Amino acid sequence: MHILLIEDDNDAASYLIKGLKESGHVIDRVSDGEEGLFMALDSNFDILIVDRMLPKLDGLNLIKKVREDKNDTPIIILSALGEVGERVKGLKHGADDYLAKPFSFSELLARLEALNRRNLPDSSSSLLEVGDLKLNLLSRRVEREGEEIDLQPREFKLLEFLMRRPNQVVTRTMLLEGVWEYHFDPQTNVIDVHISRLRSKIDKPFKGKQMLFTERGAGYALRHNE
Amino acid sequence: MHILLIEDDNDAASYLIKGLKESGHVIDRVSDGEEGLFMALDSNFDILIVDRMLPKLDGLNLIKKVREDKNDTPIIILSALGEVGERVKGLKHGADDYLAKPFSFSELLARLEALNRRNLPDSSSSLLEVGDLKLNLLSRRVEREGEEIDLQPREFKLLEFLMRRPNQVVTRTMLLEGVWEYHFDPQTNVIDVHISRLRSKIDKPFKGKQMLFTERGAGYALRHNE
DNA sequence: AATAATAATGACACAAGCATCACATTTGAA
DNA sequence: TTCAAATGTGATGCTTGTGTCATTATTATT
Repeated sequence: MHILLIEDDNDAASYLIKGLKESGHVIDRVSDGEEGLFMALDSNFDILIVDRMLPKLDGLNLIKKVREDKNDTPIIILSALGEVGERVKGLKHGADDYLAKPFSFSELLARLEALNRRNLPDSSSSLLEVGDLKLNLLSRRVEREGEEIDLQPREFKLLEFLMRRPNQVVTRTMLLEGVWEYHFDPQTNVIDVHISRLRSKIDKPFKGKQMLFTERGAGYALRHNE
Repeated sequence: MHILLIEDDNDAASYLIKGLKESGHVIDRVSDGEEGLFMALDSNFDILIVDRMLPKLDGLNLIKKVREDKNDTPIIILSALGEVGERVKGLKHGADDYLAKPFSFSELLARLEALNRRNLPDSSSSLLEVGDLKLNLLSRRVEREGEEIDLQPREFKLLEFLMRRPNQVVTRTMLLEGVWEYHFDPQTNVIDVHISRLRSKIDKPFKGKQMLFTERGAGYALRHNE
């Protein structure tokens, strides 16, 4: 998932970023409300995590403004204030969930998943399926035709990215950003190499039905036609 | 944990019961509101899971009545109605959390844990089993293949944490929070060291079937597949 | 068919990530 | 206070994942 974290406290932010990255997400972080609003409206995030108290533009008002434009992006508020009144206020301003600090990481993750599942009806989120390929995000395991497949972390991320976009052509630039978090061209063939490795694991041993296709000049695509 | 489930739909109920039991909880279930109210007031449960729509006595009113007597027992409402208005209503009636169907199991578990942590810092079911590993929370004993294993307190906590999430990859951040109660990054290798020690006790002496796996770049996982 | 462009693959090296050891520090009981 | 047990720290060496590059294969264009 591509997450925007709007949090002014550096310690809290770096802690969250570390944990979210471990869980395989891509995070952008800004530290005040105005910048947050700008980013939220400018780019397309899967989810926003917003601190209640922020410099320049308060969390609740930020949400209200974001909602004028984007009604679909899930928003989670973080706050030290945990009382019912506060929670209700948050929800009324357009947040989708409210998390009182301190919270546990697995709690945050679960809510992220839940919210994301609601928006993208195609994925049950912790389990991705494309054709006879299955990828479980919780156990980090992949199988095809019931047989388990061992993937390296990067290969796993790559496959996850592709499986979230079945039958779509995914460009190299998209892969670099979404899988490698590079925002520039590394001028090497990293992608090609990893596609090759992935293919040797998910396609080669299962001859008869190729899934990972090359779109010459464009990128790659994971297909599963009937 | 000792949980009271008030849910009229048999399929949903048995699904929940199965999952909760696997996670080491003790469940009682009733299928209408009146019976639920009676049970809730009569016995001492750690938590109530209440369906929104119930025969005889509606979920919201049940909660209100329970709250007249028991202000401390955490309550989670389950409902097919996920809109903000509904959620607000639920919270206002005295629920502690609101979970819209469909939800993921890990989500429910995370919220149970979160709520329970808030109220009763340490009460839980008494026997966890994963594969041939058994961990008894009351006697604080651990055994594998019938052989008893001596663990230090921290190792015990660590193993408990892992056993509550079998086959899931548990990140370092989750471990720091759940086992050490650190909400920051200690910048040391505490976790690695303790995993190493734990492994030397629960895995090394039982060669042939490793259970505690390293997920490079992600964390660790306790597995017991065939 | 020839050639240029693009992609696939294999081998390797390096750094990141991890396991483990020995020691330091803390804790708690006597 | 003293001492032993438990936990945390930092140093070290090992493992393995990943990116690079060189080479080979494939495809498109003329």
